[in-house]
Amino acid sequence: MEIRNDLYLGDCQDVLKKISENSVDLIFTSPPYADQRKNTYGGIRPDDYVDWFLPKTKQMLRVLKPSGTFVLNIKEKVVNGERSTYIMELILAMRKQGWLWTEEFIWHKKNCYPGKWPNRFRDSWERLLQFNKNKKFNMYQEEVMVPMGDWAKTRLKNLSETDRTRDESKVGSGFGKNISNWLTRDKAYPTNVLHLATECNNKKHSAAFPEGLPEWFIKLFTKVGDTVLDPFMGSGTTNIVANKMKRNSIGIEILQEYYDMVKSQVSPVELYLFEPKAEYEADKY
Amino acid sequence: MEIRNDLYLGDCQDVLKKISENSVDLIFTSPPYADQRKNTYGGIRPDDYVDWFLPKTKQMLRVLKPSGTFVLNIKEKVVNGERSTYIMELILAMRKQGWLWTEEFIWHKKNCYPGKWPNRFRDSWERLLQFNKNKKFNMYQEEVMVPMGDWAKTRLKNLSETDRTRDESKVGSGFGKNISNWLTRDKAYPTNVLHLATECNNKKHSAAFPEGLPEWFIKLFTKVGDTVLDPFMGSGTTNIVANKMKRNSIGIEILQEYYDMVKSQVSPVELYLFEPKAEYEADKY
DNA sequence: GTTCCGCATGAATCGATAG
DNA sequence: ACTATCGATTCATGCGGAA
Repeated sequence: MEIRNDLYLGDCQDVLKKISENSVDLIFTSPPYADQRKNTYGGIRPDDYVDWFLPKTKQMLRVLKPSGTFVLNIKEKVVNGERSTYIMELILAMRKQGWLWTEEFIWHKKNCYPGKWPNRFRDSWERLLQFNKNKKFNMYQEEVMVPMGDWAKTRLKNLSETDRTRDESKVGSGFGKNISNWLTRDKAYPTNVLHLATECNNKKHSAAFPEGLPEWFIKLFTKVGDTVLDPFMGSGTTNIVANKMKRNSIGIEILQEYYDMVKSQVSPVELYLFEPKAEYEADKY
Repeated sequence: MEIRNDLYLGDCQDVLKKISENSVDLIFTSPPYADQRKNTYGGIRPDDYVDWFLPKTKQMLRVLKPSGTFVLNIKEKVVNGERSTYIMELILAMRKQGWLWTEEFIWHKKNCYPGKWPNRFRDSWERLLQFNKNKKFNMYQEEVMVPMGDWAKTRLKNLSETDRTRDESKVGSGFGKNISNWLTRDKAYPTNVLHLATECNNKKHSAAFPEGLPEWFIKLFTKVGDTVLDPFMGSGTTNIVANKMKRNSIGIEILQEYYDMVKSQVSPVELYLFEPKAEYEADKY
């Protein structure tokens, strides 16, 4: 099996036009946030952000397969004591563009930036906005099942009685019956809250997000041999992880420095001898 | 000291007009979500939600003190495979109304029910939107400090055995003063992500949120003797908790059944003999 | 080879100071 | 008045060197 890593240097707004429509299974990216990364990316003003971003999402909509998913990692910062509203405006504008806003996952950053202010606590979460082209899309839920903790087992055992009566009295749907099914299982489906620490000790280069973040969504929304795109590649975390997981990857980066760095880490083409499914299941992903 | 619990039966849009302007320190509420609870509240359609809610927030803006805070617990539901956007539209509209959208806390519901859908995971978080009238508002951060992480534990290990026992016993005498530095260093300010389980131990009525939720925000944004308002009282969790914490409370409920139930649980006026500060510090809040 | 401890380092935010 | 820069504040994490 052949796995490709296509890296492009340039503005994704232009580069994306060269990519075939309906060819990408997952877009996972973390664009420069408004008023952030000024020294490297110039910093887009919150008021200008939607206009800056929409032409890019238009191209992403084009290259994404109908069964594909777009996951956008972003978080508004505080401006003048208030949270900016540009992300809400972006979601509303993207819906008009044709996107479906399917879900919002929460990335809970366990080790968020420290600090103390008189009117605010530390910001320890970011948004992971899920967009789709169609209501039907590929999702491989069983790939991201998590071991059911002991607390969950004991809780379900202890409270199944009260839960059952409460549920049936309240909703009357007989939902309590389903709880008994869970007692025998050792794995559970996850929720839409992800707990991951940021990786703050990268000596060479600091990534915007930990590898576990793209890994989780690549597992969930693609299978081996699919294609993953990151139009704001940065340090290439998404592409490197996709490559490790035997997905084709496309990366676009506007800064020469980042582009060169990722280029030196991934090969354009890699060959795998074994059957992808069997080999993949054997490793830790 | 006298603590009042004022309960009103009626639509908060009307009832709020009877309440003096700039008289409330904290509004904490969980309104009926769009298209939810059809059998009890009639169910507001997502498209109508903003228009339905705005006249009420206008009155809330009036009765809130300039130093006060409005915390809105809400979560958009899935309609036809998509997340509704009415909450984002509400935030944008409330800003035009004069509110500042100061912060968005995340309530992570640790024990949401198991369940499975083909294209969606369990929803285990809700929004806690913080609005204010002014950039300056009352916030008592030290009231909600939490135990520190691991590195603090290693520091505490360096203390002698006697120091540690004194530290843990928390008996405040002359000796405790030496340890007071360690006591404060033992705790950290929280973040904007709250981890609370949904309540299971309820009687006949299902509360919208666990007591810990209003408790946390009442601790954070009010002091003893202040006034807390819940314009969508429901089962009265906010009011009952506020009452336990020696805050005056105002509750408004449109349904007779809920109104009567809460009425039977709280007294209109309660007297406290001791100094509020001293007594409050002695208990667990 | 384990475990332990020191240390740098973050998509942060505010308020004051400077241009 | 309005924007840009800087110092102070603060804490979980993982690496590397030490015990």
